[in-house]
Parts: sequence; C-alpha cells; structure tokens
Amino acid sequence: MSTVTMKDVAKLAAVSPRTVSNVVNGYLHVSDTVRARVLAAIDELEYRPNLLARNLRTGRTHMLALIIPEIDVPYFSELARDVIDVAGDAGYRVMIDQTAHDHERERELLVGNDRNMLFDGILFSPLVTQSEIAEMDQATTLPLVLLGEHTFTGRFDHIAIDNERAAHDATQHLIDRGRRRIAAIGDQPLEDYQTPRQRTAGYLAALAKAGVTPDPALIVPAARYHRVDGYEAAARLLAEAGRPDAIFCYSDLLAMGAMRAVLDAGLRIPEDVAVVGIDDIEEGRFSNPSLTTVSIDKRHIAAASVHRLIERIDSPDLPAVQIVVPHSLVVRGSS
Amino acid sequence: MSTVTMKDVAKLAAVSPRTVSNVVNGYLHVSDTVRARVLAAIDELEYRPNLLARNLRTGRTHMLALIIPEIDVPYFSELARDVIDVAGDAGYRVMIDQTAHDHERERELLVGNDRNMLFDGILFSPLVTQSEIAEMDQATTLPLVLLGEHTFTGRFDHIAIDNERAAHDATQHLIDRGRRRIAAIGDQPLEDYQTPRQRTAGYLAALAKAGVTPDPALIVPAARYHRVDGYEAAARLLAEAGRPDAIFCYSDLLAMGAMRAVLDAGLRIPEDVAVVGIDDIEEGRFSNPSLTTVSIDKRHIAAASVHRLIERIDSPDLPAVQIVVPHSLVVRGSS
DNA sequence: TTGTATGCGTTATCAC
DNA sequence: GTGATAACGCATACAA
Repeated sequence: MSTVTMKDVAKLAAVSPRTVSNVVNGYLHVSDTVRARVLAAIDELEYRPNLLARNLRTGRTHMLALIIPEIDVPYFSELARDVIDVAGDAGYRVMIDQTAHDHERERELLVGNDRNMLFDGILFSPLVTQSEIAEMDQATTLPLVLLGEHTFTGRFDHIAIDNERAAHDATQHLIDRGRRRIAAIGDQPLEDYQTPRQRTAGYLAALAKAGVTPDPALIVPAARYHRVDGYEAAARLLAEAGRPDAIFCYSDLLAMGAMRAVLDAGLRIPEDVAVVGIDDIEEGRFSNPSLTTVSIDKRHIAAASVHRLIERIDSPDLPAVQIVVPHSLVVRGSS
Repeated sequence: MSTVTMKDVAKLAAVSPRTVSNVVNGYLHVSDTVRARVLAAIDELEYRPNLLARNLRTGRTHMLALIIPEIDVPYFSELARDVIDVAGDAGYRVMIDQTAHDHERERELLVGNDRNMLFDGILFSPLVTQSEIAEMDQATTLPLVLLGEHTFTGRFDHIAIDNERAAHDATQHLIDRGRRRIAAIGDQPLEDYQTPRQRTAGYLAALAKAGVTPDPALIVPAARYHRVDGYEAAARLLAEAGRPDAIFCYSDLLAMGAMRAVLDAGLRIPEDVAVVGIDDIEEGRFSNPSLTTVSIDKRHIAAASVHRLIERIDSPDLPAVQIVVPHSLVVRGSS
C-alpha cells in the first residue's frame, strides 16, 4: 500500500510538509540543499503524491471526458487515439464514455459529468438535436467542446470540417467522372441533426451546379453509420429500377458496406458503380477496391479541440469559437 | 459552479450531514419521513456528491485503467467497447492509456498508475516480455488483470484464448482445403513474448500432424500487427520463388494487408492464395473477399476480465487464475 | 526561504 | 435512528 504520505517525506528530510509540496510542485524558492534532501527522501520512500487528495484540494483533476457514440467505429477510434495522445502531451488523461446512440444516456452523461467534479472538461461528439443542445446549454457548466457539429448556440466551441463543402466535393468528383445517377446514403431526415443535413445540402448543390435533377429515390437515409447500414441501403438501391452509377456515402463505414453490396449484386466497382465516402479511415486504404474519400485530418481535430478545451478550462469566459478543419478529396480505386 | 455541498442539503432538510450521507449511500436505518425530506432537499438544490471528496475519503475511485498498445487497432477498439460497457454496468468507468508499443512507457504507466491511487485496478494488454512482467510483479501492488498473454507469474490473473490451439485450428483448416505451402505472418522471434510464440507453435504442430515439412522461408516475422506490416510481409513472400498457396496471419489486421498484397500481385483469393486471420474484427466480415478467421469472443474476454478485476479489488488476496476463453473458426470467402 | 494551521467535501467513529 | 466530530492527503494563506 502506497500509504507513504507527504508528512513521511517531510519527517525523513527534516523539513515541513509545505517544503515538500514546494519541491514536488516545482516552486522556485527552494534552496538547492533542501531540495536535494527532499528529493532524496522522496526517492528513498518511493513517495508518489496522492492524486485524489491533490484533486480535491485544487479542484482540478487533469482528466477529460471524451463522449462519443461508439469507440469501435473506426472514425472515433482513430480520433480517440489522437485525442489521448495530444491530451497526454498536455498533461491530461482521457476517460471515454459511449452514448451508444442513446439520447437519454447522452444527457445523463453530460449532466452527471458536469456535477460530480471528476473532469476538468468534456469533448463531446453529439448526436443530439439542436433543441437538446440548447437545453444542454442550461444544464451544463463544465468547459465543453463540440466535435463534428456546426450548430450555433452561444456557449460552446465547435470543431468540425465544412460538411456541406465536403459533400459537395465528393459529389463533384463523381460528376467529373461522368456519373449522373448519383445516390446518397446517410441522410437523416427525421432528426434535427446538422451533419447529415449539411451533407445532403452539399450533395444537392453539386448536382444543381451540374444541371442534374436530383432523384429523391436516390437519397437513402441511414439511421446509423455502420457497415451494415451502408450494405442495406445500397442493396435496396440496387434492387430497384433505375440503378445508380455512383454512390456517395456520408461515412467511410457506410461506404464499406455499400461496396460489399455492390459486389454481392455482381456489379463492378468503379466500372458499374463508383463509391465515395467521407472520413478517410485506414480501412479504406487497404480495401478492395481502395476507397475514394474525403479525408478529414483527425490529428488536426484532436489537437485543435484538446487545446481549445484546455484554454477554456484555464479561462472559462472566453467567447465561443468555430474552428473549421480543412478536408481534401483522396481519389482511390473505388471511383 | 456546483458548489452545493452535503452541508447545504443537511441545512435545508434540517438534519445532519451524516444523515444526508446515509440517504445518498442508501443505508437502511433512515426513517421514511427523514429520507423523503432529504431527497426533496437534494432535488431542490440539485445536489450531486463531489466524487473527488468521496474518492479521497473512501480510497476507491470506481475507475479502471485499460492499458493497450493502440486504441485504433480494431481488435482493441472492439474490446474496449465491451470493456467500457461491462465496467459501466458494474459501476466503473474506464480510462484508456496507450503504450504505443513503447516498453518504457508501458512501465511508467504501470508504476505511475500504481502509486497515485487514481484507479482501483488495471486491465493490461501487455507487449512486455516475460522478464519485464516479473519485474512488474515487484513494482506494482494494484489489482491487475493481464489480457491476451498466458505467461506464468504468481500474482496476476490472465484472460486469453488458447493461442496455440487457435493457430493450430487456422492452419489445419488450410490443410483441409488442400494447401501445403502455408506461410505464417506475425512471428516475433526476437521478443520474449508469448502470444506469437504460441501461435507459431500451433502452426508448426498442425503442419507436423499433416506430415508437411515446414519451410523456414514461409515464416515471416512482423514487428507490429498493422495492415501495412501484413502487406509488406506478404509482398515479400510473393516476390520470392516458391510462392505460398496460403497465408496464415496472426491477426486479422495483418490479414487485411496481406490480402491487399496478394491482389496487387495479380493473384486471386482464395484460388491462388488463401488467407486466414485471427480476431474476427468486423472489417473482415465486409471485406472483399470476406476473411476467414479464428473468432475471439471479445465480449466474453471483456466480461471475464472486468469481473475478475472487480473481484480482486474487493478481495486482493485471491489466488491468481487463468481463464481460457473459447475460440472458433469462421470460414468465409478468403479460404 | 520555510514552518504552522486550515480546509477542500466526504465518510466513518463515536456517542446519544 | 440521528447528531457532532475527526480524518483522508494535499495545497495554500499567513506568519516567521
């Protein structure tokens, strides 16, 4: 049991606990001889500060909560990796909470985390609706940065790509490839949720610019963005008359499922049906065929959001900012 | 600021803090009228217990550390998902630390976590060597469960599949398919690391049973188990004379890379080269072709290890156990 | 530059 | 069944 406390170190070094604290926390005004004595005592006793006590005293835990739908969705696991790394470099550790697409649970996590003082701040990748975010605005007082959503409420910082433009670029690429019957998978018309809405807007804008009349039958919603959802949506598209010659998926994972469905239908990618995604997960670099996608710089998102959150922890009254992270089209085998 | 404390609740309910604590913690001997009064006060003030103070007082944080190489490796993100879920159901939260294949960092994490009282226990998926685990045995005093490695030291619980048998089953399947020049990717001959060693043993055992003389040139090491490592290893194999007719990869991720290399070489899967992995990550269910693999029940591993860790937290002197989680071969398109 | 004393918010030990 | 009070280990206001 690490029941060796600061007091023990103080006694062995023949100084007061105050001085030990000064040494541990790297304060300046400690004479070299005393510091050496204290460090020797720390070393001998193998003393480590009890973080629980320190946290209670300072009110800071140097822990962040990362709230995401599911850690096993590649986009989130790749993002989490960078978040943990960047936070670690800044002296913070990261606790992961999964909302599992449950709005109720999402609210509980936010409010619970808020009140129990366990975290200095929250990185939140929401699937809540606009109105819920407004409600959240009232309920939460902890520093919080929103990932992936550009939705305007007063208090929160937002970090995301330009969703509309990303969708536009993906669609434009398919148009440039000569495709005209371009399907879109991932809309969520029933939800008051910004990301899919913006992507559909970008898709429609690109079609309009090219003078292509959108076919509502080609816009297939997806409740979640898993492989199986992409598979089912694409299978449905291919089963109907007026088959698409390209599919734009709102996430790479949807695209992986969609590609599988196209192949299962006996069609060729990209000759018969081209496929494009968004995210640039590593899986798409090795898939067969490799996946054309809109690359999101996750490291950039992680760094910007962690640093912004820490800024806000240190200065809670900073005005909210919107940070737009650049994206770029990566053309691979699927188109 | 949630600066509303137990004292405030006590005052409003006209009871002592002690009674509030009793109510919050669900102790029995509280009269119904008093309990109702306290609950009403809690509700009115929106009181939430300060977990930092509780943690300091009780010495328990109800937080676990999950130490893994990288969260963005699908096997680990799928495992982490289950670990977080299972732990959550048991009232624990999970902090993820990534060792990034750095032995030094791995040691620091273990020792650091150990001394600073922040976690009640550690789930550790090691890449350390046998001798390092022995050393660790001395340095650490926190409840700790080892994932994935079966290596015998006195103090730690181990949860894993039977690696040798899993490798045997995969190889045997390829033999049953009529393959004889079966390559293996993933050995780590320079490391004193059990998992690859056991898998190579299983591979060799299956060959021996079938009367196939192993060709050392077909056993290709891989320092890490990423897609690119599988790609490079397979590319090397295919470039040499005496091309294999099957490749057994020690992880699905290696297999994804290997499949890509086979296809890039203009060969067909499984007609020219069959491929088998281990892990059963979801990616392999949708890949083209879909991947034959040894399925590991990650939910089972997560549940067994979390529950065992909690048992050990509650009763530190329990004897160490070895839990072997069942595996099963899943045959898909790649073989 | 260093020592003394107090309090962070909770739980637990005693009494009543 | 409930109330006063000490203590968890640390950081800091104040004093020296």
